[in-house]
Amino acid sequence: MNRIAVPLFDLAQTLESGQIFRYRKVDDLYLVAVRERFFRLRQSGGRLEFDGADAKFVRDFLDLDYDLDAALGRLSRIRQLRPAIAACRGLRIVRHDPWECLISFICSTRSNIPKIKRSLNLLAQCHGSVVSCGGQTEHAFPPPGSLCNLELLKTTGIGYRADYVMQTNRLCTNGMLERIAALPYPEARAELMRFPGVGDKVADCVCLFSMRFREAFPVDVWVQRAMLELFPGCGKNERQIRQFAMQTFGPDAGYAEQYLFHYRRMMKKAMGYGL
DNA sequence: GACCAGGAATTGG
DNA sequence: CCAATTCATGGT
Repeated sequence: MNRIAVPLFDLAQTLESGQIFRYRKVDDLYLVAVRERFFRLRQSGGRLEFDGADAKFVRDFLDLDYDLDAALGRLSRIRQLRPAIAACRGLRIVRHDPWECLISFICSTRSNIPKIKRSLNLLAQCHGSVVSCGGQTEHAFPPPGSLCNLELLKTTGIGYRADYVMQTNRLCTNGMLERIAALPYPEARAELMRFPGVGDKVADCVCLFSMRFREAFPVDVWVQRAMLELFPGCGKNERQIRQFAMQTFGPDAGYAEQYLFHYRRMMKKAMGYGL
């Protein structure tokens, strides 16, 4: 396995914070599928070991060259964020593949993480070619244009979202997402919302998790609850909360969102084990 | 702007 | 076992 030194990084929290869905943990190894790639990652302290992908890709995917320490320093000036920052320190925002990210979050609407993971794995098994790494096999994510069989899509359990996936598959021509990613954030967001099944929240997830728009602030039920609790007067609906967050957190809104989201979910899980 | 369909697995009681 | 919830969107 290759080795690199990593600064301020937490592999487990990065992968298990709902940014990507096609990964699995085998002992201390994480097996991760991103489009046609399938690679392995393991962290021990400040060292990251990996194979199945080159160092350039891994650094870019895990946002390792971003000055996270500086960003968390800026966000720490807002006292309401400090518990989340202390608990999730090292969590980074990935750069997923825009196509896989778009389809993944269209499938995520009004669903839950275990179900989304299962659906996306089934989707890859139905349509994707086999890829392998370290004796393990996985399926590549089906490329744009290949999600055109409604009956097959429905076998993955995505239900009514199959129509959105198929229409988005039809509308998304070659190079379109790359062109959208090159636009300024507000325009990229508006372009993404032209795809059926993509509203404010899904568009912001794609902007944040695959296009490096760190100013995006996706508002889901968990973040909404956290914001209402921490910032009384931030607004009463998702649109107002997003506006408030973008004004308050500025270019760090995306990291603020991801820390609030993951912290809230960690807390919930901890409660379940009697803490 | 508020409300509801559509949809199924997971979680909670 | 049954009820509530789930990283929302689109149409009315």
